Amino acid sequence: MKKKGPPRRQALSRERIVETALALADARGDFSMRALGQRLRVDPMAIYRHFRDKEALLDAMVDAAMAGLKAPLPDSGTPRERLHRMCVDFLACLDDHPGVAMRVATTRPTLGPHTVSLTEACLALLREMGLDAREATRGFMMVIRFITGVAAANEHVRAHGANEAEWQEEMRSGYASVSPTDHPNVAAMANEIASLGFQEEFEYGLDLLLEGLERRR
Amino acid sequence: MKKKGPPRRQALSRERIVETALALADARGDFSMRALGQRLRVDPMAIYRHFRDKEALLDAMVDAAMAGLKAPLPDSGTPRERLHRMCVDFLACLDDHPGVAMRVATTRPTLGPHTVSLTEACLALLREMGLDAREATRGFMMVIRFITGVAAANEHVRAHGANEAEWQEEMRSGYASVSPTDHPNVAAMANEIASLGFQEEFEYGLDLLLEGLERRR
DNA sequence: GCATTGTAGTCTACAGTGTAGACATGTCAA
DNA sequence: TTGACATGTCTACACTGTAGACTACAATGC
Repeated sequence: MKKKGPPRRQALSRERIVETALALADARGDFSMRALGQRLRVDPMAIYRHFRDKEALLDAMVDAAMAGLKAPLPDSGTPRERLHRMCVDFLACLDDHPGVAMRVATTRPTLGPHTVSLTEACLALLREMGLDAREATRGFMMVIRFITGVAAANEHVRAHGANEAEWQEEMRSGYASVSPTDHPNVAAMANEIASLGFQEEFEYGLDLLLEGLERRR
Repeated sequence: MKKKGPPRRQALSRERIVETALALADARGDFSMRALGQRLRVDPMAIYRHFRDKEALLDAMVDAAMAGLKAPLPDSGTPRERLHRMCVDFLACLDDHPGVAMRVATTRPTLGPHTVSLTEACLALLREMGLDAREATRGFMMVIRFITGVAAANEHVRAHGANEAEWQEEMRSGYASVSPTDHPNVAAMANEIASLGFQEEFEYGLDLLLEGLERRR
């Protein structure tokens, strides 16, 4: 391979690997080291010179995905409104990068600089809402868990190649098929579920959470 | 049917497969069709006579895992208290069966009879709390997302072979290592996080949710 | 200059995955 | 008895992550 005397083809680097891996994972919902190697025009094993294993690469991808997120400006509303917007952006970011959501679920602190910055911003807003350090910690965890749960569900829908409308219809018809005498409330849910948008549902829950946190301060 | 003694060893059946698969998945965090076949003393491919694919088997496992759960008795407290207890039991059940949590995340209606029964019970309690059909649907989804998020996090901890104390320490030291001037709130979180038990954290969030739902009725 | 050392990419190979498709065997209905 | 069907087996394929040995090249020490 690689015959030309002068330059090596574009050199590999952590950044280029992460960038390409993210693009690949975004295109398909999944990615393999082999597929990544192919895309990079490099032997898959070359990647292991830059990352201990796939896990380490995934961690780096998570942080890179977070790079696109910015904390909302201080002058753009009440703390709660800003936090709300930040959460919405965060979910959108997770939705944009399938496979990332599950990793964030762990909230483990070794994640990169972008993740830490966002954590700081989120905590700061909670403090601005009047919570003390302990309550803010709890609130942060709660919000993360909730958003992660929503993102995981969204991801699952996507992984099955369905869009929102198709999924809603599948759920509606599923719930509608149960016996209304045995399970009246499930049957009733069938009527509601089709008209509940994913985003609306999410923001409803988010508001409930933030409202509750604000009241407990 | 078959009744003869020796010639055939214990016959395969959906139930026996699911039961064994669940036991296997509980023991290790993961399981493969090959390992399952070995445990059943049967060629892995035999399983495919009873389940279309691994996905179908996993679905059946989820429902089987739910079989251990019962809706709380009507006379054991207020609707909210009963729902709270039910959610706690639900999480415990997910924690008992690693790998199951992610599947529940989808809340797709094709899941089995036990799942539908639990859904009905949960919705009924929400209605008893005074919510209408639409609010109950939203509330149900929210609670599922939240519990799923928590379960996913717990599962991740387990998958890394850590117990709660070890994980807390890892998080504490991680957050404690960030610059307190750049990220004061993250640094402050380090002090709090070690003393927040998983269960306490979960129930705190759950209460927040249920309280919010009750207030919106 | 030359030799040495380190580094980045390659190649091969291994142990594992889910599962399609052909085959064998044992049970039941006609 | 004969054919059909259900069930378990076997082989094989296309994947996966990655360990370990090998190779090409750049930088460094003498």
